[in-house]
Amino acid sequence: MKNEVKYKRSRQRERILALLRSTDLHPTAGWIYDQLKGEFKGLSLSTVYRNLSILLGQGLIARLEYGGTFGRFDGNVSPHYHFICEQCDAVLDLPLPVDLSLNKKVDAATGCQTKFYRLEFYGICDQCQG
Amino acid sequence: MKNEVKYKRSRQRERILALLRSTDLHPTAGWIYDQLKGEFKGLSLSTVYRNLSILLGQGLIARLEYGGTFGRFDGNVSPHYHFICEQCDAVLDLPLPVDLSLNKKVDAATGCQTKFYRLEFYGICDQCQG
DNA sequence: TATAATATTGATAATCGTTCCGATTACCAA
DNA sequence: TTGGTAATCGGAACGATTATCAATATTATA
Repeated sequence: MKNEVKYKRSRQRERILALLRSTDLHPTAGWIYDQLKGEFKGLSLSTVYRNLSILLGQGLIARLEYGGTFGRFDGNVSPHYHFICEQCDAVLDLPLPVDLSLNKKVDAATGCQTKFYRLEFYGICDQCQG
Repeated sequence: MKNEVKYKRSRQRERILALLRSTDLHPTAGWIYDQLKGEFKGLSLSTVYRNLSILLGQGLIARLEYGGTFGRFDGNVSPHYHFICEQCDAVLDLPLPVDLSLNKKVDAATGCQTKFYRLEFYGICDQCQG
């Protein structure tokens, strides 16, 4: 079961991680590709997906799933909640404190062993009201 | 903006809804298709998807999205939380009381207008420990 | 520095869940 | 009945993602 993979440096992967850490847009793979294809002549979309996959496995980024047909990525892996605007599809980080006691409540009530939880709010964002 | 659609009865749609209400497995479209294709000779997978879509629009069922590549459906539309087992992929309903004050907290902190929220716990379920 | 070993790349094909389409059928009101 | 219009089936089409593979880039070692 030894599944050790030794990664070599990759300029593409380093830029993808830096880009994700520099924005709070929670972008899609396609957006990342569009941003970097000027910088890396001949960049392939599969390279973006491959490296997102590696970064996910390393726990350096997170993947969000919201109803839509595509995934979004987050360079902020510290626990926090999200708000999803149903009108403009923006994903916002919420400044709420994260309640860590919930895991224990679930475990006590069910016998399950909770590792983490996701909390997402849906509605209309600040910008879209008016 | 008048988008009134008059639906005719459909035995397939009625069975899909009844099936979803009779189980807490949170099944996929494929599972529903497998269950009903014996009952409806020549049932089409697209019929299952179309009717799931209509039922969603009517608010009679809910669609869940969890990391995987496919959606799951829930015949229980009253607010409740879910636990997702990372080992067996089961989705369990949680017997926790739903906190309705969270919406207001978010709205107060952000200026957003929250309609609802989703709370999902991830870990190892009762069955899979041992 | 030179070289061997191997991870990474870009291009493309393949996959998967889902939606769309056209021809036909079923339902319902008049 | 009959006309109007959803609903159906089956398959093609779709979009996001993953797999394949020869060429290239990176690293470890000599």
